[in-house]
Amino acid sequence: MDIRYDFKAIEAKWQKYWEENNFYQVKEDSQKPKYYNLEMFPYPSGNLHMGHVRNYAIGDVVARFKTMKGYNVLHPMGWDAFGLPAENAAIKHGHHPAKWTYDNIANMKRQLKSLGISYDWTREIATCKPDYYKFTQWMFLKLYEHGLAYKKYSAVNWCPSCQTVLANEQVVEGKCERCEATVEKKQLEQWFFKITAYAQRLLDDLELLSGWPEKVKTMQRNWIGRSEGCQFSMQVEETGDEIPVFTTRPDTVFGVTYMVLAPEHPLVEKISQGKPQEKEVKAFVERMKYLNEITRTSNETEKEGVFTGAYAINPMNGEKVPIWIANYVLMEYGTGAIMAVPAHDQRDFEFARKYNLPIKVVIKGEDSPATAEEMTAAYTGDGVMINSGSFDGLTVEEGKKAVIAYMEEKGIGKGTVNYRLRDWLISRQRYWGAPIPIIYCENCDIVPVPEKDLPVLLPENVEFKPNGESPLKYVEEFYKTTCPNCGREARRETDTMDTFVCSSWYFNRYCSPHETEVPFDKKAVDYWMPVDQYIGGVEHAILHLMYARFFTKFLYDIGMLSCVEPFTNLLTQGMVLKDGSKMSKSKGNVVSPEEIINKYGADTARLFILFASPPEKDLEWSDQGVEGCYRFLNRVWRTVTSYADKIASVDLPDKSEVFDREAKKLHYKTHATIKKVTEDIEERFNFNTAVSAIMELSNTLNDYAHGETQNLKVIKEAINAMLLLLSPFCPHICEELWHLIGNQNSIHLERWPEYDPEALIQEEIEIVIQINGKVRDKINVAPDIGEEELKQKVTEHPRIKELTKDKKIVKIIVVPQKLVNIVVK
RNA sequence: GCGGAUGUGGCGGAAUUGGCAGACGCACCAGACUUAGGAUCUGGCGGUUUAUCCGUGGGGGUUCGAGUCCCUUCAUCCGCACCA
Repeated sequence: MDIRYDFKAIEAKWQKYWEENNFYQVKEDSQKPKYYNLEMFPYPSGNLHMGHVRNYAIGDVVARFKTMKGYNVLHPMGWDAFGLPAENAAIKHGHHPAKWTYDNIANMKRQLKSLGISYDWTREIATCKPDYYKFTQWMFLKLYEHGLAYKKYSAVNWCPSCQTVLANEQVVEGKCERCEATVEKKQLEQWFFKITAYAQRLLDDLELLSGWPEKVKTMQRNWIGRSEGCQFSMQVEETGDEIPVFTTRPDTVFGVTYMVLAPEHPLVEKISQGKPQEKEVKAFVERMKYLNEITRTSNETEKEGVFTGAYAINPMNGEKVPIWIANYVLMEYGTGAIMAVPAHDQRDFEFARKYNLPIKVVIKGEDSPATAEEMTAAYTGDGVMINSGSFDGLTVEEGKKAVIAYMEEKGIGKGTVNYRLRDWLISRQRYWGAPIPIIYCENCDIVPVPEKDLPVLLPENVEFKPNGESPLKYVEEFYKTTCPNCGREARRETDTMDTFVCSSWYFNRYCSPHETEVPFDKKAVDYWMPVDQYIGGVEHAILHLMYARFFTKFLYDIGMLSCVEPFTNLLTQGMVLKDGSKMSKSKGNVVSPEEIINKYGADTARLFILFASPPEKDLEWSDQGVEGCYRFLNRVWRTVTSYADKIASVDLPDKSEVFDREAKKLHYKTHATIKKVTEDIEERFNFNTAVSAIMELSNTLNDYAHGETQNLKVIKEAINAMLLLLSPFCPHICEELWHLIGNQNSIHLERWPEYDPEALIQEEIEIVIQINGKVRDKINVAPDIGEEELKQKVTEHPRIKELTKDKKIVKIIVVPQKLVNIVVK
């Protein structure tokens, strides 16, 4: 048989065949173990990029491998379809976001299909479709019902150039991600989800995630930012106002020499009123307002502040200390006010030195300075309490507990836990998102839309404002409604939800994507969830993965789910680089997947991406590397087609078969490769080494094919194994060749090959001989050779004898099956 | 500043439990076939003074033996960054 490797025809043929035969459609099946394999769904931006290809190629290998291993594999795909770019396209070019989005989905779906990924397309979802966002709104209502969705005034990011609010994640280093204008703060009324209510569980349950990268868990831990300490109040001397402060160092409370409020603190105006400093305080507060958060809170920014003119009383010792306001205290964290202990806090120390505030040492370490004069920096190490009344002599750890206990006993304060995690701001003044299902009634105030009225449909006929304002505010038939409570005229909420809300529960929807009454069927999620393997970029380490965990815990609490964590195993793939940096239009180093597929085929593109680097590491794109993979597939094609007719009716070797030396070599290699590839995929996800092992098998097979004898049974065995092992990586070419060598059924319905341990038993093994740890020679021996016999053989080996003749053998170390090391003097 | 990761040929990367450093691929070199080769096949390919010695960012250590373990140091990348 001599036909050329026509990848275009082959790939089109099998893609059509798989699609027409619903090849990858799955149903719940209690007879088989389930495996839910999921790749993060894409935003339909228009075209697939290499990062997508990498993500889905990795996922497809896992899905196809697990299927061949006998699992019932759920492998779905969908679209994270709401979002800003669609709306920007509408503003700029006049396309409706819906049309823009659906066109992009169609195009990207076509591209995905051309990659030959084994998705069950009957489960496809798009978050912008009413049948989906109906349930995103349902999620909102449930959270609201449980007191976990609420509204409050809050400062948000405002881009003066785009004339719009931005999500936190769209602010990069204080600047607008798109136009690079400096982002300002603006006060607006916003909807929040109370993720902070789950802070401790989100932190604790990271322990359950042994299948997650440490890096991601660490990032989440930092993001949650738990710290233990205590909260107590300092009383303002004149007005009697209580100002709560949070500290992790209650043991240093006797070292307080001043206190600091954030400039935005609500008591600032009151306590400075009528004071000589009033004007200065007001000017400082005004100035801080106009600084963006990054410059204000950067470590490089010098600490500055002003005295308010007021004093507060330290409840532990009755001492009177001045109240300052300063840039280094943030309203968002803790209580927005601190007790300042310059001797034992570096920030307070710098501030105190700058403004000549007193410094009082209350912790004495072994080599730490005992007086403020000697200090060049705050002392933050271990030690014992001094100058602290009856607490003197306690260690830092004992002191913390003792002071908290004392405060609790006297009713001064209490031990508390503080988190850096803040509630999740989910409202967006945007059109292209799921409308928040809330109605405002003058009579009944805030009224949730009744479940039976869902979905609150996004009106299609809207006009986009060039200034970026949400068009929903101007669509009367949308916002004008009646109150579900009292029936009077009322107004709908015109804000929509953050797209991260849509993606926080989508993995459940895939389990029963056509449900119309509930977001997902309980039986279906109980069968499929949790996701066994989740694969995506590390850029979602915190936001998406934290929100999804939060939603899962909430859905568990209300009895919708039986699992507390959504993703058992997480693989964060590396980026695809070109010339050492991320592919981007501005750098002009973008390689288009479509071009590569046209030039070399999907199998080559997939193979290269899996071969070039282990999945979690960054991958450097190389056109020549792609060529290499293309050549390899051509070699496979030539080898297999040249034997296709010859092996079609040949049997596989049976157990008792006796091979000659060369045939044995190939037989051994076949089984060693099955073992290696299986372990590489199953245990380590080392697809790069799995591919190189298959290449080695191909090389050995070619060597044998060029040799003198031809045992067709062994050749057939090798070809079968090679195609089966390669089929998750390169599904099209393997399918075609599988049929060409005489098989009637799809290779993708075959079971994963198993190696025969007997094939791995060798008559002779090579033993390395070292002298003083340096390799000097190698000998072949029987694998079951005894240690004494081996020692003898080695020492009698001519070359070794020669090299050791004038030396004294001190010791001989034998590593069974591997090496012998002769230690000489 | 804190936390994490990574440093191996000209390049991407192997070395899984402390046991042959450089698998596999790219690039390169030589040869074969050929009217031709950016096709294919064969061979070579860390350095070197080539039966030797050196070599996994640098320095030190443990060990019969270290890319792998320990100490120290440098570089690059990523995340967080006045978190009270």
